[in-house]
Amino acid sequence: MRRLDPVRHEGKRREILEAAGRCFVRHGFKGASIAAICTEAGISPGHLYHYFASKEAIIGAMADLRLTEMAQRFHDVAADKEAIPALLAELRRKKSRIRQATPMVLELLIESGRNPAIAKIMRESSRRMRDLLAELLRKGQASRQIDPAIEPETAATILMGVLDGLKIVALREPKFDTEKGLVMLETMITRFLMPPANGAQRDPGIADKRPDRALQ
Amino acid sequence: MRRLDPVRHEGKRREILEAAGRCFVRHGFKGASIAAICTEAGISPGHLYHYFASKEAIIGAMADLRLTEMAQRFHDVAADKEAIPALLAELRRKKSRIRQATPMVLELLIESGRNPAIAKIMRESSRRMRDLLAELLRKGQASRQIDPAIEPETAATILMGVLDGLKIVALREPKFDTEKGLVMLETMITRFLMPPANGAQRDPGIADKRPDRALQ
Amino acid sequence: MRRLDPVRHEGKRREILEAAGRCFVRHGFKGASIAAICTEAGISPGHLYHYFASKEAIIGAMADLRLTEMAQRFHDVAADKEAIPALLAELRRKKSRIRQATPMVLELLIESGRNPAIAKIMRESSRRMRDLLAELLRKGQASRQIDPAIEPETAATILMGVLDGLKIVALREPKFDTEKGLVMLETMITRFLMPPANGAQRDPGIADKRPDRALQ
Amino acid sequence: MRRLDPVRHEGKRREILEAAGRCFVRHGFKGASIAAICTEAGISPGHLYHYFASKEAIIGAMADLRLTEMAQRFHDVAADKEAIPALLAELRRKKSRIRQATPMVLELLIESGRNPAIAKIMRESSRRMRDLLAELLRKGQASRQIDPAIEPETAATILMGVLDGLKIVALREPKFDTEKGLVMLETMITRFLMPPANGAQRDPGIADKRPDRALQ
DNA sequence: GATGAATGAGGTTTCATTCAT
DNA sequence: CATGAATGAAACCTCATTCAT
Repeated sequence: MRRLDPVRHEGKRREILEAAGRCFVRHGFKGASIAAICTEAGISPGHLYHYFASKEAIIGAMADLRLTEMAQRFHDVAADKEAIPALLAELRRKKSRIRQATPMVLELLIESGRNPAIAKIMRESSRRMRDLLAELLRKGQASRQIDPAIEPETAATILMGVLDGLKIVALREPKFDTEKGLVMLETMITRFLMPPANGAQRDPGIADKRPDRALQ
Repeated sequence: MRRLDPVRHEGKRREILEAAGRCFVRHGFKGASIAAICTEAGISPGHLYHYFASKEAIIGAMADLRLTEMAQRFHDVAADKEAIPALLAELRRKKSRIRQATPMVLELLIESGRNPAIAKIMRESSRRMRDLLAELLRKGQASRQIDPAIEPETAATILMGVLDGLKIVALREPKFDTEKGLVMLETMITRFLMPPANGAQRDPGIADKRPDRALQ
Repeated sequence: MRRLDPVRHEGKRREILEAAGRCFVRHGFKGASIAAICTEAGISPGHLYHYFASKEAIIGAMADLRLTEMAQRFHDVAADKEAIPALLAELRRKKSRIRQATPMVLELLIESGRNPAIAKIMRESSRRMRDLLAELLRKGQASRQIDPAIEPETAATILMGVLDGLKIVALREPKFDTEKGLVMLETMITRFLMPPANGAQRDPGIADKRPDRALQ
Repeated sequence: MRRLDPVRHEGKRREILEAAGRCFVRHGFKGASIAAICTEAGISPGHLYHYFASKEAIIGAMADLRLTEMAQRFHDVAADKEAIPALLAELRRKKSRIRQATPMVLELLIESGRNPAIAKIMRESSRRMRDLLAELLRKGQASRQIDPAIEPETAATILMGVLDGLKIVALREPKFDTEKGLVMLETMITRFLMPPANGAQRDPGIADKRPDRALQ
């Protein structure tokens, strides 16, 4: 005579997770108290433990949620676009959400240095995004829109770092004109990825003094 | 009956700050306890309050120290170099220190979103670095090593973001081949900053479909 | 529309009580949680309260069960035997069950010092055992197998204490050679109970310096 | 410039331990709350942790204290007496203290089934008492006051069990006439230990049907 | 009968901070 | 300067119990 309703259960779990998310953004992982999360979620302190075994578990579930949905959305964006436009689209999407979600992802990054469970989740998510991005770059190289000398895996990692850097800019300079910055970042990425001008010999610049290493 | 030897006092303060730094790296701001810091510094809990009024004050002093020394070192590096080489030198220096110092700077960034005192210190430090970098870019433009179409202030901010992004790469993928990544990052920056090839018409790429906006 | 099948009800009650027993042995009365008992019994927390009004009630029922069955089994053993053999038989039975049941009976003893309800149950059970044992001793005295100078009630109490002491030996020294100990205990009881050698004047020993008091 | 005063520290520790002891007797290990112990000791809840790392540690220290002082006192009693008188003296001493200390020792016994640290302490204490008692028995055998057929180690263990059994009697029957019981117990022990009557052939009783096993 | 969601008091422990010495 | 005893609020978590379904 079972009556556990998995849908309701999962729904409540999600609600609590979202409340916890708001608290984490406001106060950080350590700073957000169970009591505060429960108040935010509208439940009693004890009841939270029907859904999560510990605060750690909440943070873990949070990491899973945030990083998975980040990878998923990037996947969606990438699905129906060419390489460079897909990348720039992700950039624009990120900008619009940056104020709210950023601190938590950064905190997950820091936490992953101390919490192996989080580290595992994050490595997995990073790997998925990187593979997707590298695949995108390879497609671009096949269609000659991206410099074939660029090694896709490494470039994917670097580009992810650049996207992350954008988040930090937002923290460092809250009043920064993001639209302006975004356009310039697009330029940077485009110039980085596009193939050298047809036939012409591009000025190699400093890095190109060791072109085999640089682009391989 | 001397009251205080300011030099000794300042020295002890610094020692405590360094001990605190080690604790902060290990456990975060909230996670590092006064007791742990005192143990690490080899003093008693009560005595710590002769040097710092509160834990907040320690974090503040820490922000001051870390961000100031970061700006200062960048200043040193930039002093006697041309624009692009200076930037790349900073990049290389960062790489060597990245494993240890990064989490704390990230934590300061996050803390600054919650703690106005830290935010103030960080904005000041960011401003100094950005101005310096912009000045460098301007010098590069004057000597025709850097694309004159680039707006220095915005580019400086973006470049700082890229440097920060490198830190995150290190957290995301601890086993990442940093040397390879570094070389590729150098390529990216170089291609971004260098002026278009002389006389030749560079393929504008996607972003260049709106070149006036992109390069401001 | 039947309301209740008393047999089924009682059966389930017993099942729960046994599950609770296993938990009590593992974790003690305070340490065993209702949740753990329910898991062990395979029912839901709410449902347990159809059978028992409270945790206290479970402990009470447990005391009833354990102490009653202990008295009952002693009764069975004693039924068809002579005095001393019956006592020794009980001793042997106890030895075989001692590892598992002991801690809970001890815990009931302690609990009875704090919980009047338990104390009442235990006094009743003790009284039954003592009366039975005293009766046995009296029968032994009538058939001249037991020293007539021994006062049956007091001796019964002492003998019960000795049986209990055996439990503690098992706790104190888990590796104790119980067979050896048992044989020696049998010797002790036998020497205590048996009448002085016929006609011979037994060496009174130290205690016998006040024989009237010692043997009452 | 150290100023830690080990004497004061140890004194306070002892005070707390005694307060904890009173609480443990009243409510048991699990039932006695840290808050209650602190109130009883007249300190704040947090301060207790300057002296004990955890509640477990308190129980451990308690076990150490109680069992050590029990062994020590038995040692003192045994020092200047003959075998049987020493044993009976310990018995009398135990009786006078039995109402208060018993439940805690029993609780330590139970706890030792669940807590290896306590178990270790207790085994050590048991071993010391048993060795001392066995030594006493051996001396008694040498001076012909104790039956030489008795194996000292096993008998020592059994006798300790009997002493413990006395504690349980006190719990089982709070109104039991302990003086009467004590005298009878003395008789039992005396009859058990004393050598067979000189020259006379003692009625072997039931156990003596296998005398080689029983007394060896 | 049976479930599991829900409560809220109370458990142990941590911690920044103060203060007498 | 320096210590460590001392505080008390608040942290995380557990648990017996109730109740709608």
